[in-house]
Amino acid sequence: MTRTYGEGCPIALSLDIVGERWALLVVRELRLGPRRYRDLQAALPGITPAVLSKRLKELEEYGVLRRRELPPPAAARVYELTEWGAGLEPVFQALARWGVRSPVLPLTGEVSADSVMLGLRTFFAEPVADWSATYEVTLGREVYRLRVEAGRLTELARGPAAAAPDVLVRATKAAWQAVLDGADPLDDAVAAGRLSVTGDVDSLRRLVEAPRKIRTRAPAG
Amino acid sequence: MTRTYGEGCPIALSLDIVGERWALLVVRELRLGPRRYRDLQAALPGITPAVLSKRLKELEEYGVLRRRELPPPAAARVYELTEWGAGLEPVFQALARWGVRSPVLPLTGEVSADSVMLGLRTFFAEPVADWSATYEVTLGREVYRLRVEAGRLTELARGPAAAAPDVLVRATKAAWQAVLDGADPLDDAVAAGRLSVTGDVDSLRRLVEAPRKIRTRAPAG
DNA sequence: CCGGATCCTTATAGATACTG
DNA sequence: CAGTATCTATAAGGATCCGG
Repeated sequence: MTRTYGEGCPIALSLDIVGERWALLVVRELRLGPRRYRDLQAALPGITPAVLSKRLKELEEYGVLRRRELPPPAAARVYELTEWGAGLEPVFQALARWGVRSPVLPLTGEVSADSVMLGLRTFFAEPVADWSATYEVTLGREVYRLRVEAGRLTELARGPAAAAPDVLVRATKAAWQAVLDGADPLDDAVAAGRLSVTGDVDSLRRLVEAPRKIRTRAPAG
Repeated sequence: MTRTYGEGCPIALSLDIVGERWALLVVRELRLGPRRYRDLQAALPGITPAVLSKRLKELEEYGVLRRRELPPPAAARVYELTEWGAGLEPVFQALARWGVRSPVLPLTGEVSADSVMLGLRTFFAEPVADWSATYEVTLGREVYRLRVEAGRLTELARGPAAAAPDVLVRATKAAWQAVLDGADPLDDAVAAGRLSVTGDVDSLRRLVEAPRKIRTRAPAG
């Protein structure tokens, strides 16, 4: 931390730690679990290896993430958030909820599969209706498992569901995103085969409609 | 926005807008109301005029703040948050609550009077005990008014209380901060004259003790 | 004075190539 | 695979100056 705000304000302190370019996006990529160097590079289009290395080193020093060597046969080096680093979750939620209401800038560009799924957690924070179900969502090669209990999202993780889920979805990332955004009605997407659904479609409907109400846009000015 | 992340993720979008150096601290200084260029410069030690001008221009373009000319006799140019810009409040709360738990970096340096008072709002978000009172706090030349209703902080603004408040406090910024941090017990500070209190000391005690419980530190690692 | 703009220097990020 | 090394482009830091 050569360039520092050096204030006694906790906000300035946070920005000294995660306020540098790319830092918060590196952390974002670790929200759903450990990642390898090249996964991070792939998920952060435009970051250069030198900057990624530097950020990983700094964030490790500050205690936001740690480096861990997986034992053989995996034998990979991964980065994962510390407990304190995982505490940035409310910051991500707040930033996402604010950014989505931007009156001037559009929301265009690529989104990682992780981010699409995390959008669900961000905009579906409060219980909406009382239902419970387990889900497994496959987007390309990425698989996620979800659990809703009493209308509350209690689990969102990478990897397949442990037991047979109530609903099994397979789609492209774009198709899934279109349904979540409300651009593509669920029934249309299923009928046209853009979403392949096995199990209880009503539970899926509840899931994709849950986050909808938050996503409104602020007036300009 | 020359350097942009250009992602479809709302977090990346937010960072394109307020992620540049100094941007969020400029916004922070406007949380309690309009400020002049000069005030911002004074509140942001280390910022250069060129950078401040650039940030103000960008933040105005994005719709985070607006420039306004006060009519005579004030005849000053001030910057104030738009409604959307004020929507960054949850981001500040999340950052402050996270930063204060930093396991490695200490919290040292100067803090503006605004920030000290806003810390009260950040760490006293939920009702703690059931009481109501009005306050007027004078720190050096800065005066603030506060209102607690049913154990909830419902008003925090610059300027004196409209009607006679239940409690009137006068202190230096440092002395007030020491009491809020718990480093200086309220009774000691009052007895020694570091805090000059007029009115109901018990209501003041409730106020300064309300935010205490949040401020714990996370374990390192 | 206030509200900046200008000029020069230094630090950080982007681009590309390369190595243990 | 997981980074370094090198070079260039940009942005921030520091000081000074200018117009209303």
